[in-house]
Amino acid sequence: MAAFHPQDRAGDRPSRLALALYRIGQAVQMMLRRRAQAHGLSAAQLQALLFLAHARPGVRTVSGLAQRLGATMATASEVADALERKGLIARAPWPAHRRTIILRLTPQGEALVPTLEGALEDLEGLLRDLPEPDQIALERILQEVVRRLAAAGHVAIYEMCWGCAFFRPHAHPDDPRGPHHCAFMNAPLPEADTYTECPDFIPREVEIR
Amino acid sequence: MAAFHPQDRAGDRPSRLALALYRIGQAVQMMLRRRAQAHGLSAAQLQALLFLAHARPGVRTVSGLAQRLGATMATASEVADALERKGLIARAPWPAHRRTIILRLTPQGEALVPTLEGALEDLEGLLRDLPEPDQIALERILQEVVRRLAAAGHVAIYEMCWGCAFFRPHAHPDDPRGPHHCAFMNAPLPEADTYTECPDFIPREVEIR
DNA sequence: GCTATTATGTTCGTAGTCCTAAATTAGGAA
DNA sequence: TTCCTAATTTAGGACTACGAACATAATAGC
Repeated sequence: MAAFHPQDRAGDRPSRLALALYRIGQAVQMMLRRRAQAHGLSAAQLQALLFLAHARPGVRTVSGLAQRLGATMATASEVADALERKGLIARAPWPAHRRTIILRLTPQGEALVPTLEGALEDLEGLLRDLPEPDQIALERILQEVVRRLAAAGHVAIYEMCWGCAFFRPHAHPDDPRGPHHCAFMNAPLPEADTYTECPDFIPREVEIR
Repeated sequence: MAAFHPQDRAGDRPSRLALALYRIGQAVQMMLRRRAQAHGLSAAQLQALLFLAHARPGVRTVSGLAQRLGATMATASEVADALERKGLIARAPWPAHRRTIILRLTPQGEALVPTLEGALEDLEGLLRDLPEPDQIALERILQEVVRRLAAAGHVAIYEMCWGCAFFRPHAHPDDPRGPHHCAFMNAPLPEADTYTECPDFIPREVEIR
């Protein structure tokens, strides 16, 4: 029962599903590479820029990037080198934790983000053409797959606060540090930060079906 | 409406679907890389070996490999170099078309295939745990997505004859060249070849729903 | 306060990926 | 023959990716 063995998968649905996901993943890779190439970047660099554009401030570090890319810190550091050489990001030590390095986009890097975000627009368009009930079913099932992959450590999820189990909206309406609250970090949250992606995101329980 | 923009996708299902597929693709990449690494290979080399193990004989060439990897022939040639250095494949000119190079697995390469085929077994296992109705729905929808990606040229599908619109089983029961027939190549097919994967595969129409 | 350990990052060497462009070679057509 | 095309290889450049060695900064134990 192996996805890559044609006779195995002929009689085994999970194998066929795995192979379909493999193929889609390959298509996604190619879309990323093409879009990146159009701007003189590699796929890894594209993903790094998107990470820095949207991740919660506290994780915009070399190790945060490594985790997001699914690579070692050595690799992440080298990707940061390449982007720094191109003037798209800048390194700065974090005042509180001086061994930690903060990566931030330069204005030139910032300017690239909107086009890079559209790298998967062909795939989105194709999904948009599916019948709506299929889209709804697909979302439910794929989210479950992603959840299980994340639980097994195969992928890191980054999401916004809204929808996170740790998020307490409007917990401190008058706190100058921010009106919301994160129960994971146990700290107030400014409004702007709630629109960034966080690796500590845990989906809030949703009604079944 | 871009999958990588957190606020965009909050209100747009196709964006969320694209992001979920991106994440699963990333997990697949990591599984391939890990399995490859365990045998001293790269992910590209692993995919090349599986390609040579299962592709229809006529496409086991450098350009066939390039198409399957979604890369240029230059890259495919280099991947073949690496595998040849390791003694896992061998090059030979094709007698009929001597400018074409046939790639074949050596016994050492052959020996690796069974473990490499299991690279996605974690993903398969996780899919196997989904409720069966969800698996069925997922298969139907994902096959549609793959079909549309293939039509747009984003991915190449390789499948066995059985299930292919061009396949005529038992068309020549007594022909020594093979009992079956391929209407695409307009040629008889030996039984063994029908269990290999072919890039000219077109799915036979299936009953709707 | 001092030491051992752990966390964060960088650098280096090696192998491999990936591209473009140029060269090579075989097959076919004029 | 000569020209054209297809299949492949080679060369050069940028990048990815890893482990190992290294440097520091924080933390834990005493």
